[in-house]
Amino acid sequence: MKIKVGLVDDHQLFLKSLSLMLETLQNFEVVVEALNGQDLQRKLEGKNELPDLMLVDVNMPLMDGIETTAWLTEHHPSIKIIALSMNDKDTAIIKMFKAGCCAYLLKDVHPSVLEKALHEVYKKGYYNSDAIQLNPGHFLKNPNKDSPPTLTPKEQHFLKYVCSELTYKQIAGEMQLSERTVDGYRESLFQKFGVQSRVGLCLEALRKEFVSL
Amino acid sequence: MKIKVGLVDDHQLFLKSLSLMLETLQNFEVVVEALNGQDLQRKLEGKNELPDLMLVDVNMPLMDGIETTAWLTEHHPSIKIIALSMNDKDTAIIKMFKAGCCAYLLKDVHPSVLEKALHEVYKKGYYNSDAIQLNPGHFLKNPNKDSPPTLTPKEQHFLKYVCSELTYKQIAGEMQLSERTVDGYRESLFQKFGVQSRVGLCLEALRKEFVSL
DNA sequence: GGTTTAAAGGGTGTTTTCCCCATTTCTATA
DNA sequence: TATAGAAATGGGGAAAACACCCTTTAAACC
Repeated sequence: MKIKVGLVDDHQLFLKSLSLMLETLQNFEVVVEALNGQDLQRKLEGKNELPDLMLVDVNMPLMDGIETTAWLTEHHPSIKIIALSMNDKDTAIIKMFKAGCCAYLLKDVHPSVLEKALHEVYKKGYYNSDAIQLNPGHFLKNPNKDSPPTLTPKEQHFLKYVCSELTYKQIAGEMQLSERTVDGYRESLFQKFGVQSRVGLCLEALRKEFVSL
Repeated sequence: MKIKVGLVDDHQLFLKSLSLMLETLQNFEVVVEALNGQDLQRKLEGKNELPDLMLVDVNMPLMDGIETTAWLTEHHPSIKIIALSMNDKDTAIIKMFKAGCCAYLLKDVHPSVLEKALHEVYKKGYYNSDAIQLNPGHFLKNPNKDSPPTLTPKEQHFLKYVCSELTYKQIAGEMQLSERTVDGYRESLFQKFGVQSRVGLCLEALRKEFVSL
């Protein structure tokens, strides 16, 4: 029985070649490949064969490794997560462990180290690399601090229009609402995102992944 | 007769798995792998079988891709060099081309693109990726609508401010220019980016990576 | 039943953005 | 030298964005 592995990395070349490498190891089977967290969410949807292990990159567009790990921990707690990044900054590492990863590997390690880590995490649930030391279970809980605001469906809809070239008048037309109502959404979103301008709203919406480029 | 390829990348995991991928392509044969420029120099020494193509990462410790490319161009001019990086900043790209590379690929391309680029560079000596345009010998200013426009330093500076919560009046203050002047930049950037609002300008600047979130 | 909360609509005024117009200055090049 | 072309400057005005002030309606809660 092969160990089922999932990969998330925005660099397709790395993703595909790493996938190939894992397949050649005989003990592993790559069951899902994704370019970022959003992509992963789509691809896991309705999948009955979930991976045992996920290799997750930290820096990715749209939905990064930290968000992805947090999402996986919440929705698929059986999947053990190994962070795989060239980002060796403490903040990133700590955030990943807080989000729920079991190990943190740097991309400059030798493939044999990755293989060892995969086996260890699969068997014991954790792996301490030379560079990054972890106390299993030390970090945990402590949900997100600056959690994204909760938006009503219409606010989300409105937000998508805001992040485009439409004027509020045009948005009102599109949404079949009066200009005043739309202005109300604007004000409430300014409040929720803590911004003072449409540009600021757009940027925050992008940062908080309510919309994408 | 297989095409002989050399690889230089400090991320061992990427290096090894990419090497494996190239080997599986049948048309290619990896004859040298190195972790940085110095490593490459050592490994090429006294080698009678030189690679036809070199895939060189840009950001590496000890001796980076730019130095490596310059060294290769000088000492092994027969080797055609393809830059392979996640660094999409203009300065890095231009430096690599000046150092003598034939093509510049981002690591997030699909493997098929890499394969195509390898064949093209081997046959024709150059490859124009969608993102990075090159004319053998010198850059071409292509009229491609999707290609990033050329910005003056002040326009770039102005653009960074636009992608923030500052008003044009405040930007004028920051840049020590009159409001009318920055309005001129605004207009010229609207023209260059093909947009008609500040929000559109921000989004295009993000898409074309003149600024980041 | 009364109160609260939220969505939707409305009015008004200020500020900012956007788009014309035109002038000066400097530089590069025929 | 002349001229063409940018970069910088300015005025004025229409439209959009923003900030407050409100009322109505309807569901939700005590």
